[in-house]
Amino acid sequence: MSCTMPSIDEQIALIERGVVDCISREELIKKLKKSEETGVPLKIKAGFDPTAPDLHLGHTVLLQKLKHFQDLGHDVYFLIGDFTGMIGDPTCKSETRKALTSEQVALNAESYKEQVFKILDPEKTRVVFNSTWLGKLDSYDMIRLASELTVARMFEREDFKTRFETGKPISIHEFLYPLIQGYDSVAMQADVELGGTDQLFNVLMGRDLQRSRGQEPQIVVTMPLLEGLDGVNKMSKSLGNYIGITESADSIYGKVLSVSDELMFRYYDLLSDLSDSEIAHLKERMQKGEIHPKEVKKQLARELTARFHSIEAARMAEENFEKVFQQGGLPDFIPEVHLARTGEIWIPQLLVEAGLVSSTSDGRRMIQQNAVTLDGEKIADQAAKVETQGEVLLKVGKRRFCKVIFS
RNA sequence: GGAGGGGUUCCCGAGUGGCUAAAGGGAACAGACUGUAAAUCUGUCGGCAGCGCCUUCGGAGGUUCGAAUCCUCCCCCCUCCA
Repeated sequence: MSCTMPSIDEQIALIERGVVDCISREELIKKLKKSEETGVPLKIKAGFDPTAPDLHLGHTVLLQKLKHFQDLGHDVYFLIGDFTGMIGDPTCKSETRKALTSEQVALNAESYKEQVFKILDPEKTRVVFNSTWLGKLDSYDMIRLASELTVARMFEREDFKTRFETGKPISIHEFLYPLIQGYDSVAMQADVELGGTDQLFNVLMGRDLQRSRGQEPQIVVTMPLLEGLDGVNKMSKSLGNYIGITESADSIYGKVLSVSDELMFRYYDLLSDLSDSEIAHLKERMQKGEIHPKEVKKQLARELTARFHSIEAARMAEENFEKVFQQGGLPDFIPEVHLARTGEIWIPQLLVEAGLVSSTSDGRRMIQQNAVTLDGEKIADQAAKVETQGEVLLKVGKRRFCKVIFS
């Protein structure tokens, strides 16, 4: 693309696709022009929490926007907030977080790279840690930073306000989070910062701090938050309504297929590589009854599964899905467990050892509920035992399988 | 510093001496149903070789035949006043 750089208008159009805010467009145009003239790429910043390196589809909305910038030749800085991680973004949780050790952070960072590079170009992505510069701030710097914002301003943030009003604790250090995140932009001299709409306050802070320190303020670009599988709350790890990009092909495929028909089009809009017109066409055909909603959803499930695995894996996942859920059959891959036992084993005990249930009590309940199958036979007696010879195929509910091999 | 309110099972939340493994809701899981792992309905939802026993109500002691409930000390959170 370097030889045929798109025009400023084309660049803007790509950048603005799907965004919620772009503050401000004029400044962005100026920066793009300058970059074109000088040949110096823009510094694009996006921050990520260092805790659980388990990216989900919600994060990929942002990553794909970063990819757009990358495709336009700019430098993407993937910022791992190892320092801010000690605070924990107040928007996410009402609990203070534990500090991570540097070993954990390093480990998490590696895992991040592995996941992020399924979308971003590793050659054009710089991974940075904010402890690099934040660790050097002394108490004077911190107090100076803290003096840049009033408590009233802080309470403009809905989350702080509600927590305060409903009597939930707020620690003083949580107030520092937006300031510190803003300081990152100063230290990095960021040109553009990307974030979810929930990050607007924090990201705008970067502009204020840059301005007060004589830097050209960064452009703020916010992306919509992707709804989770429930279709109501935002996709998040803590709510458990997410599709992780490291999940198995079967799992990604199945989860996509479980979303409501309405949510399916939201996912199409924010995640699919199809163009707007292709999506509109699908929707139209579905509404006219020319194509079954399930088929439309399957297509999405295939696309997303293939993105994080392969086309082949997506096809297999689809096959498995049909076998297991539509026909109540067995998947192609069943985990195996080896057990060294002699004599007979009580089935609830066997279920525990196979990792299918959490306790023998749970196992008994499953049997009570008609959920347990051994070699295709329903188990009805809670006291049932089985000979520990050869191998047995266990099934609990619709989608918990295990092959136990005795030795 | 003073006064008051509060910490209950994964989460929210009821429970002020035995009928309490602890209401109700959410989540989760199972069964039925379905194009679907959605929705809906029904059920389950501390542990244990199970109809009996063990562990749980911020922590440690104590009173009592018996404590989530009463007493003592401690830890933590919130509100108001200063």
